[in-house]
Amino acid sequence: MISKKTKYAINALVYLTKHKHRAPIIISEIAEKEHIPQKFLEAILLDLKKAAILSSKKGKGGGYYLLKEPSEINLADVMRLFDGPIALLPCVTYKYYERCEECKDEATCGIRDVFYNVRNRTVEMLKDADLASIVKREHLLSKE
Amino acid sequence: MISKKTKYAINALVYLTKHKHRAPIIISEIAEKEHIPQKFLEAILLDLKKAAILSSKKGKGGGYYLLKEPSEINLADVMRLFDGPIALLPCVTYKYYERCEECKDEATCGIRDVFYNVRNRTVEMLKDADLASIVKREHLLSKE
DNA sequence: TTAAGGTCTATTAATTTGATAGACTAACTT
DNA sequence: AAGTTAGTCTATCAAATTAATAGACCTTAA
Repeated sequence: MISKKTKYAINALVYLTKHKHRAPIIISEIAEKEHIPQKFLEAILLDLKKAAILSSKKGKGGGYYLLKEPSEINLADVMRLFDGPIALLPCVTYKYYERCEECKDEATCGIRDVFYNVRNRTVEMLKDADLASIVKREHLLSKE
Repeated sequence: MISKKTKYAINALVYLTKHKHRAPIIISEIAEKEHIPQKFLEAILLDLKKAAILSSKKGKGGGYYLLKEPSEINLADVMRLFDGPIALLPCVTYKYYERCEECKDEATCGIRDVFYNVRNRTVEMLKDADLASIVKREHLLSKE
């Protein structure tokens, strides 16, 4: 399961995408509309800012806005930012690699092979899921 | 990431599969060979027994053995047993379903759509990964 | 210069994870 | 029947992680 932090981050980003034309948008609006504890959301948006996904303006008329294009922000990146690796085993991660102590030969480990394929397919799907495509899906789904 | 409990369970099951001809096998042997804390492993094997995946014999010459055929034990079932749902969001699980409070319409939620597809593909791959196929993969990989 | 709105630091409660200890029960062996 | 082997059950615990809250502080627009 992804953490609430990641879930909230995704919700906030989708909200910002849908209201891109009214940017910047203040934290309290996002918190209220998306049912996120405001203080918790502040920390999340700050992390997204540090990751150069969002930017902000202080003072009256300020708020948060997308720094990148919606099509350039995908769920794989967001999930990695808050929850770390997407892989289900440390030995099939890219950046957080850790060897299994009991593993005799990684290259021929059948378990690793399974989780390696799962990871690759999952990352593929999450990379495809950028903010623009998520909003687009909603339009498609509501027409069915 | 899967928990150590799940990882240990998988390792123990693969070990039992590879040494099926010598069944039953005592806990201490599995613990030692797979580098699992013995007491921890006892609880794990007990859970697998309750799930009717393993069975055991007490006393001298006793130990644990597979109750089902290796081809009938897959990683999806094992993971669900110890870590619960495989899905990354509560709203796309089968048995542990929970609605997102802020969600206006689940049927048209773009985020849900992504995670729904990820879940389905992941479960598919993990169901394919039964113990027999894992051991088979190892043989194939070592011949490359 | 004042109100709006983001930033930073600390703290905390709850939950989950990983692990350990010890008493107890069942079954095989002599 | 006694002794040994091996699984079972109950309780407990430390550490890590997650989710959330509080409050002081800094910036900027009007």
